[in-house]
Amino acid sequence: MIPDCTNCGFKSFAVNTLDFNQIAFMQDKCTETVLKRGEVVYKEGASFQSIAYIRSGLVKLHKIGFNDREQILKIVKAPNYVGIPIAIGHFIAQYSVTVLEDVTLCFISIDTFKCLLDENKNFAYQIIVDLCKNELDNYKNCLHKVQKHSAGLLADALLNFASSIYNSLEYKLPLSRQELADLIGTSRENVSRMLSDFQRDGILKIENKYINIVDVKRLKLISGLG
DNA sequence: GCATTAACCACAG
DNA sequence: CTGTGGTTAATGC
Repeated sequence: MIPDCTNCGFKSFAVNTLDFNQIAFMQDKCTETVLKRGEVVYKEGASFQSIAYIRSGLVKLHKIGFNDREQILKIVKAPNYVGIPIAIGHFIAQYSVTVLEDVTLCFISIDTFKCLLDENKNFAYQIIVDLCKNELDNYKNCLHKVQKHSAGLLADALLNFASSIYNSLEYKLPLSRQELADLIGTSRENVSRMLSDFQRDGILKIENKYINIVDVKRLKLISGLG
């Protein structure tokens, strides 16, 4: 399905810099798709043809590590591009992207994207801004994963969902316990135990996947302690 | 030594 | 898929 880029309600900063002709050019080369939870945007190791612009929904970027252990690299909320780093220099997906909450997205072919980068320096600049922000986030994340203990990491993850993704202290976790473990780099048993502890200590109220952060202060304290 | 942290295994729901 | 308990290894005080 061909999208209506001009009247899109989720235009990226980059696309806002395009002129009438450029946006028409892009629109002709775009396909809009709806994907449900569990469906795959990219599969690590498979051939890669298009950048995806996530217009709505939530996805995870993940990669198989040593001993076939799954690592969730990051959770990405719409609106956002995924796959740009692959498009620049690879033909094979370097990581997987899988839907956590139903998504509408637009695929843009690599050639079209590169063409726009070439034609419009403001577009290119906005893309760079985005990539730089991601890079800095990744540095921070990397330090945390290496230096913090798992309780601190779990606290970080829970606080992150509240502040960056759901804007609420109550939310439904988009991840299983195993995925939560894959996100912070620990075992699912450990996640179970820590969640039980948090609940026992009155920091959280938990009902299956529904999380209610009752005592943000304590949770932030745990995050701060590492 | 003793405590803490976390991985791995096993078993139950 | 989840929660819990037991065991073991590594590390810090």
